[in-house]
Amino acid sequence: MEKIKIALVEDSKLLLARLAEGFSLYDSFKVVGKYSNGKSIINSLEKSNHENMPDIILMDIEMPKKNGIEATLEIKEKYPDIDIMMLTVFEDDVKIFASIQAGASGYMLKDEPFESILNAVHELYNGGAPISQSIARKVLSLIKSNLDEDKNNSSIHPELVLSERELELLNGLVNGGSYTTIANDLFLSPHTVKTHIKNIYKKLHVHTRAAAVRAWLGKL
Amino acid sequence: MEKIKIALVEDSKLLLARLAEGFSLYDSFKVVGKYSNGKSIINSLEKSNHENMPDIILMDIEMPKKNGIEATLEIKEKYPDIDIMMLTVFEDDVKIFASIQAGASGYMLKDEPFESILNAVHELYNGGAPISQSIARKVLSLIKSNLDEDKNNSSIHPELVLSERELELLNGLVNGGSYTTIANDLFLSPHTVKTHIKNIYKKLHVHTRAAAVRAWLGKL
DNA sequence: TTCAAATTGCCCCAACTGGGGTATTGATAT
DNA sequence: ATATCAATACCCCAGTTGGGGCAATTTGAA
Repeated sequence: MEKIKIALVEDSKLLLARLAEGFSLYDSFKVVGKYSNGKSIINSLEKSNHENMPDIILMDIEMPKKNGIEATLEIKEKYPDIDIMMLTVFEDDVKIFASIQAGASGYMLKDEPFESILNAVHELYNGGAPISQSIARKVLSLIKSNLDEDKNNSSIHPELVLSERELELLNGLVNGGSYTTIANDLFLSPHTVKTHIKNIYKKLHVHTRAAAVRAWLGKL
Repeated sequence: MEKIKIALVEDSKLLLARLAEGFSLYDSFKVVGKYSNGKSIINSLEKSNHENMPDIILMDIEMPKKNGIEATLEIKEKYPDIDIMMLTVFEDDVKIFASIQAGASGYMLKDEPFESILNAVHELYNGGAPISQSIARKVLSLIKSNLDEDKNNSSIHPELVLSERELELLNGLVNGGSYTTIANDLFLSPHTVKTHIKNIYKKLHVHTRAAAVRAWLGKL
């Protein structure tokens, strides 16, 4: 029986090594490529022959050079037969939805046990669309609400849109400001700043400043 | 007497508006352009005639699309007569130095009073190289140490280079992890994680996770 | 005009963070 | 051999952050 050929795209060397190690323990898989960003796998695919062309790509969403969503878009356009499963640490509505639109077939959280990822890859290879249990509900409701109201413009769920004011606050966060400094910049009470930031966190589905900055700077 | 023509490049709408307003109060200045990222001013310059070609550009370092350092590099290559003054919230050695290398003539912190910025622009117009008082020392020592030891490779001060391990830790920060979660990921004690993060902060000259993420994701 | 959303502001409190130390180990270079 | 440095780990403590509420006011849309 043919081995399932896997390519890994993941900027964390640690996780990349762990995944490669994990798959190497199973006879049914063969890791045909390891990459740390979207650019490098795209370059590599262009030089690949049938022998080392992956069946399935495990793709990190957040990466330098070219992020997972951009890479997925490009790869699915040129190699529609490759199935792509996104790996992420975030349960970010926008990214989940963008990944699906970009052509990803699966969506797993990085902190799932390796066995779950393994199962997901099998499922994917057999035509399934594996999704981490914890985000399945979210995706369903996203798709549903997106079908329901096609009258809106941006294909992004309205609840996720940050208001103008919130963007200004977020900018303050990105600039590394504290409640107090942001408050001074915007002529607001620190309490207000805090309220806005709490709301931003809810919309971006993060719980810390660092994650908010990351979510924002790494956005589409 | 000819007015000094200013272009502003700044992604914060608030600050952009404030700067424009500030300069409009003075007869000796004329704001000939306002932009929110490096890409847009470069596009605009290509379409500019002598009339609306700026003498001086105030350029934010950290911006979407094309950051201030990249933009400065491009602009100085095509329009060497335009003087560029960087605006930033960070006293970041690497960026200060990169800005100078890219061709910036001045380097001011955003939280300087507007009068200081005004004076700096005048000074720049008269051939000076204005630098915020608070970072002057830093720049001097940087240039000095860089002239002293030209034997090193990267044109970046060695003290600023993060070790491999520190990069892994930084990755944890960028992923929004806490001391504990990063510690679990890397099989370390939370104490160790903290020590590493303290060292990273020193090297990057930041004091918070958000600023570290920003400094890293927004790096050259 | 009337209702919903956005913006502003405040309280409490547990938890986490950042800065200051110090110390041990192993590797590398002199 | 030995000095230096990276990596590991711990202590203390002030200050900040994040999450849970609640409520007044302004704005915009129906």
